[in-house]
Amino acid sequence: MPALRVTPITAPAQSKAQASKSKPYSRTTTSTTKSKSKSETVSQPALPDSTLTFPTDLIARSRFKLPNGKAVTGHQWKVYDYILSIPVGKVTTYGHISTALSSSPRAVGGALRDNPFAPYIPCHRVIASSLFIGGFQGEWGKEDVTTEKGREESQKLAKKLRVLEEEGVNFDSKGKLIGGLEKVWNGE
DNA sequence: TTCCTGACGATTG
DNA sequence: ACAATCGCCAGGA
Repeated sequence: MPALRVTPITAPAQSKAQASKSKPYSRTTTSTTKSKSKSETVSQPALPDSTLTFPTDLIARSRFKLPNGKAVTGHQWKVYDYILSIPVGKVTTYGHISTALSSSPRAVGGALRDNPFAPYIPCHRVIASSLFIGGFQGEWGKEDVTTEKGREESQKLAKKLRVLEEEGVNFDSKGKLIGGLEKVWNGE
């Protein structure tokens, strides 16, 4: 089965300085058309994860079924593949992704909302084009997530903020990205 | 197939 | 700065 086993790894607390050189994450890909099966290394942060596998080739993907029995759509695979290349320590926006994939921001949001491979597929690195924190795990963050009360109401968003903080990406008291475009990855 | 709903974004008043 | 509106398009019922 040419798929990646996403093994649970304890997340090491990363500092801003370390963020850019996180431990390489290895995955193996098997080419069915060519007998050239080889493994490639992808730079990904070590994060705890579900035990779901992330298939990388068409055959495995066509066979893939979620625990609930449903399949992952072509559009979803495209979105997941794309955000997999967002560097640690950076974020990008729904708008950018939709432009890159000739989709729409709302469709991208939908794919991320249903992301079964989180956090291996780093949907937490996607924020709103206004540079506000955006959504996570099905909830849309109010742009005021940092008041004591706001945090309690949005545990999920707080988690997204925490994960990004570990990767060296911070937000101000109103939930807006600190550092502006310096922190935004645009496909290059 | 048609209709409706969204982790969005850009425009407008 | 903010809220209302509309365009977007992928999925699901």
